[in-house]
Parts: sequence; C-alpha cells; structure tokens
Amino acid sequence: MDHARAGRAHPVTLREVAELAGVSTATVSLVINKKKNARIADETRQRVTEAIAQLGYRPNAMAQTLVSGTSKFIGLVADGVATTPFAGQIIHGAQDEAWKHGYALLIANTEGNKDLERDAIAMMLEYKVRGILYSTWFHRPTDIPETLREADFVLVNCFSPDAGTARAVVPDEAQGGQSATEILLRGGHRRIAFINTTTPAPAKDGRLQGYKDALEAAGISFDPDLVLEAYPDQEGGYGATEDLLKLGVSAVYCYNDRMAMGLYDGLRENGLSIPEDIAVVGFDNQEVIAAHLRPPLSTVSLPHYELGAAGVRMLLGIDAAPLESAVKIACPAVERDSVAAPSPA
Amino acid sequence: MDHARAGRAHPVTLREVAELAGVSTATVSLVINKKKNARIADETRQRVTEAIAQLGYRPNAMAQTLVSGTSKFIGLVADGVATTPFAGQIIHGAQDEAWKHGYALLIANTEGNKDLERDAIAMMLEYKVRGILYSTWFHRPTDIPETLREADFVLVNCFSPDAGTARAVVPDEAQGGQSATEILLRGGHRRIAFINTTTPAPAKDGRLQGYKDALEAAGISFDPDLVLEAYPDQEGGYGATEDLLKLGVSAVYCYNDRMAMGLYDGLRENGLSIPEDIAVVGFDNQEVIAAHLRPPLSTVSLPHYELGAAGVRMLLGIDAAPLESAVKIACPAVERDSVAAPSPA
DNA sequence: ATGAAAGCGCTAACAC
DNA sequence: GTGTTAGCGCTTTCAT
Repeated sequence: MDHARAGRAHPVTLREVAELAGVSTATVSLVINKKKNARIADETRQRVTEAIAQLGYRPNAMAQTLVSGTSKFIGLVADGVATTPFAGQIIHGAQDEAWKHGYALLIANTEGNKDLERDAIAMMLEYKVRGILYSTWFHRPTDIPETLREADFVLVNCFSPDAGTARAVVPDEAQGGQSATEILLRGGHRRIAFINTTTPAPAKDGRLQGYKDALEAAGISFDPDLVLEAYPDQEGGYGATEDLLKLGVSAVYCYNDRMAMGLYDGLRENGLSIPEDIAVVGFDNQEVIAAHLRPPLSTVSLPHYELGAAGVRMLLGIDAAPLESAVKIACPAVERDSVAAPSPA
Repeated sequence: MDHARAGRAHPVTLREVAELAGVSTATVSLVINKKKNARIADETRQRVTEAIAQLGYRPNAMAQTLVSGTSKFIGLVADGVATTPFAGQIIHGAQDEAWKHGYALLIANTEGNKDLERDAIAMMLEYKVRGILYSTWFHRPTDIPETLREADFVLVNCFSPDAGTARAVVPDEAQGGQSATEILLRGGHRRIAFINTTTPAPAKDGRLQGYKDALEAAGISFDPDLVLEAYPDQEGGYGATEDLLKLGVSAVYCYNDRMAMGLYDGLRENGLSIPEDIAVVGFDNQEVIAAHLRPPLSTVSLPHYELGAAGVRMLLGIDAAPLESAVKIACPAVERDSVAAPSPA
C-alpha cells in the first residue's frame, strides 16, 4: 500500500526518498529530472523510483523555483475577459498553449481597477512569473502600467498607442471586415449596406476599412450613404431597421452579431425574410447568438482563443514578436445560412 | 531616482536592502512583515523603507512560501468554465473572493480530459496551493479524482454521488424553478406549461420540482400534460412551439433562456405576441440573450459568480461547509418584460 | 532594538 | 555512478 495521502500531514521530501532508497539527495534529484548525461545504475534508479511511489513523493515546486530563479508560471492580467462571455476564450487559449510548454497560468481579473491591477502585477512579479500577458476584453489601445515593464510581457487584444514600445497581438479587423463583405459579394450582392458602431474603437475603423477593401476589389465604388451607425447591441440593430430599409440594398453587413440579432427582429416585423429578401452577415461569431438565430447567422470569428495562444507563444519566444507593430491574427469567416447561394447566371 | 526596473536583470534581494540600510536581513524582514511585537527604532524602520524604495525591492514569494510551507494560491480546476460563456463567472467570483483574502488563483482548464486533470492537480499540489476548487461548467454529479484528496478541496457547481464525502456548493435549482414559476403566477397565470429538457441532469429534476412546488403553494394541481420536453437550445424551443400551442396555456416556463429564445421565434411565426398572448420565463439569465430579446426575457439567474466566491469562502473556512450535503446557492429571479403585470381585478 | 545563524526543499558543481 | 556541499531568498528563534 502506498502513502499517497501522506502529503497532507507532512509533505514527503526529497531527503526522505533518498533515505528510503539508501542514496543521496543528489541522486534522487537526478533520476527525477531525468538528466541526459546522468549515468545512474539501473538498479539504483529502480530503488529510487520505488521509494518515490511508496512515499507518494511530490517535488516542491517552490523549492525548485527558488533555486532556478524563475517559475513555470505565466501571468494573465485581464480587465474583464473572465467576465465577458466569449473573451474568456483568451484565457482558454493562453492556458492550453502555456500548458503545452509546461507553464501554468496565474490569472487576475482587474475589472479595469488600476490599484487592483498594480497589486496583481506585483503579485505575479513576486511569484517570479516567466512573463505576463496583459489583455483587454475588447480590442483597444491601452496604457502600459509602469510595473508591467519589470516583467517580460505581451499585450493581448490591445496595443500601445506608442508604437515600437511593446509586443502585442490583436485581431485583424480589416481582414475580418473584408471577409464578411466577401461573403455577401459571393452571394451575388452588389449593393451592400454596412451598419457600423457609433462607439470609437479600432474595430470600428478596421471593419469599415475591410468593407471598403472588399468593395474595391470587386470593382464596386464605395458609397458613404450605405454606411449607417448604431449602438452595437441588439437594440441598436433593431433600431437601424427603418433607415436600412430606405437604402434599397439586398444585403447588410453588421458591425457585430448582436446588432444582427436585433436586425433580424426588425426585418421580420417588416415582413422580410432572411436570406431571401435580404442577406445579412455579422461579426464576432458569438456562438450562443450566431449559431442559433433563425436562420443561423453567417459571420466572422473574433479569434480570442488564438489571441491567447499566440500571446504565450510570443512571450516564450516561439513566435516572432516584432516590437514595431502588433501581430494581427486572422478573423476567419464562418458561413451559415443568412446569405443565400448565388442564383445561377 | 529609483531602480524600479532593476528587477529584470538581477532581482534585488533582501540582503541587498539590508546592506544598503546598514542593518541585518532579519531587521528588514521584520519591517516588511510589520510584525506586531517587533520593536524597531523609527529611525531604522525609516532607513529600511527608503532602501526598499530605492532599490525597487520585491519580496521573492517563492522563498517565503518555501519557508512557510504553504503558498497564497488557490487552485481552480475546471472542465470547461473558461470555455463556456457564462460559467466563466465562476472564475470571476472565485478570483475576486480569493484576492480579497490575499490569495491568487491558479487555474487549469481540463476540458474533461482526465490525464490533463491529473497533471493539473499534481502541478497545484507541487506549488503547495492552499486548496483546490474543482468545478464543472454545468451542474452535475462528478467523480472525485484520487489525487484531489491530497489537497483541501471543495466542489463547485458539482457534487459527489457519495454523500458525506466532499464539501460542495451548487445552485438551488428547485428554488430557482419555483421562483421562475412564481413570476408567472404573479402575472395572474394559472395554466402554465413547462418545457423541460430532454437531457438528464440535476437541473432537469430540480427545475421541475420547483415548478410543482410553486403550483402547489398556489393551490393549483400539477398536470403532467403541461410538461413538455425538448433539447435545451434554441432549436429545441422553436420546435416545441406547435405542441405548446395545443396546450391552451397562457404562460410558459422554459428550462433555459436558449429554449425561450427559440420559442420566441416560434410564437412570433404563429402571430402570437409576448407577453400579451403568452407570457414566457426562462432560466439561466444568460445576459447576451435574455436581456436583449424582444421583449427582454424574465428569467432566473444561475449564480455562477456566487458559486465561485462561496467555494473559496468554504475552502478557507470562512463559510460553513457541511460534508453531508452540498450547500445550495439561491437562483434569484430577474424580471424583465416577457410577463405582463397582472390585470387589475 | 538588532544581529547571527539555522534551515525550508531542492539543484548543481565538484569530488571520489 | 554517486555522495558532499554550497547555496537560492527568506523567516525565525535565540543571543546580545
């Protein structure tokens, strides 16, 4: 029988294992860490392994870290990703990738509270994290807390207004906007409206730019009258219905899925059906919504998971991370049924 | 000027602070930890404080932990809370509460992978966590991994089938179901349908029980014919419309918000309006959906944030945590506009 | 009121 | 091949 539980009362130490196995602590350390050029007799290794199992020994990571100077932790400070439905995927992606490289995630949600943020960063520094991922729940410029610079860090889903001063990874809004528009273009639409947000943000500019790019590539000239603006939620989308209808378009690209959801209601109230009477695409690919609207919404995905994963890769030096400008992650199109297949020519 | 950044190259140690201040390391340790009965001359304390600031000293938490034997970490292993939109609030609640007591959260998302789970728990044990919160993204019974017992732990949003063997905190499904039904009862409805889920789970039984309890308390006898079942998502709710309409009820209580969302579509297609023709309430209070449906959905909240917070309180011994049965957290009603005020008598 | 010294559990030279 | 030993940075008696 083993003593797997012994750890609770009095943690088993390396020394105890060594004593039981009748070897020195150095030897035990060597077999545990499977050092390549550690020539250990098979018989000895055997005895040690047994002793470890028998005592239910677990290395004390704190002691290991103390010796090596740096822990196997990666800190993730978030201003609200844990709070926000889908941005939580940033955590998920970071945690998976970190784990893959033997790191554990230490997270702190600050809700934008600067004091809390400072404390969180201090805590991470004290625990000798390998580095810190500083993330925001929506893509935006951000100030970099002074103390953050004491650590190795990368900005995730945000970037510094002072270029060349920090590594960062953000979604490629323009490409996303272009992909969204292209879904409509492929559906045979030529006169396409864009309901943008009223709120200033990189996404606002990027998604509009992508729309223009797609139009241009298709040889359609941009018509500013086809761009509406509304608050980026269901109510905003619903409220934009009337103005949209005056435009005489056959398709709409919405700034986000929530607006598309509201627009669905507005359109339906006007007796219009999707995609027959009007095609719509959203942006964000907010699962609960997009996948389950009637009809399911074609949209473009905000790559939160990838942002988190890329962030740790950049932090660990696995992916290149230029200081000059943020790395952009693609926003892949997710086609569902809110855009009909093009009618045969 | 200070050397706040010095930490990067060569972390400042206690010893260096001591040297600069011209005192022993013991003294520095004392002023840092503000020991109560440490009589330190004001002047000395002053010099130490200055030295700390000047060098930008940060305690090495690993060394502190090594000495004390237990870290200021609380582990959170989740089978998918980071992945699932609203269950992420468990992380949020746990993190806030942990922080409040000076603990940091170490999280691991296992996606239900048992190997990963074992590794995650091992890692937490090695980092000498104060305890572990073992959580699931939906309320359900769960097996307790052997190694988990090596730590202090509490189950969050799940419970052990073997009663009396683990501390646990779960949502009070029955009370929630009762509250949901009561919203309808208060709206003057007497003939109320319940669209339950087809998937077996504590929620299925609890939410039904609550419905029965509310009816009974109102003196209405339970009619099994008024209970439908469907898959717990939008499509399920939409698909149940037809059967529901045959029941001749004036109100429906849906197993969750997603079903309610689908039902909205079904009802609308039948020319029925909410809440005039039929009142509906959901369950879960999934923000993106419930708050933004047309009309906004009255529902009952799954207390994820509270579950996380209560979990750490139980772990730290702040809240009582009986071993016999899971602690239940209330699911508060959130009234919006999908149920009309009762018509005056 | 402050310093000296032991040691927390582990790793890494360096012996033998 | 394996043991000895010196720390990693800190806390904590115990002296003084």
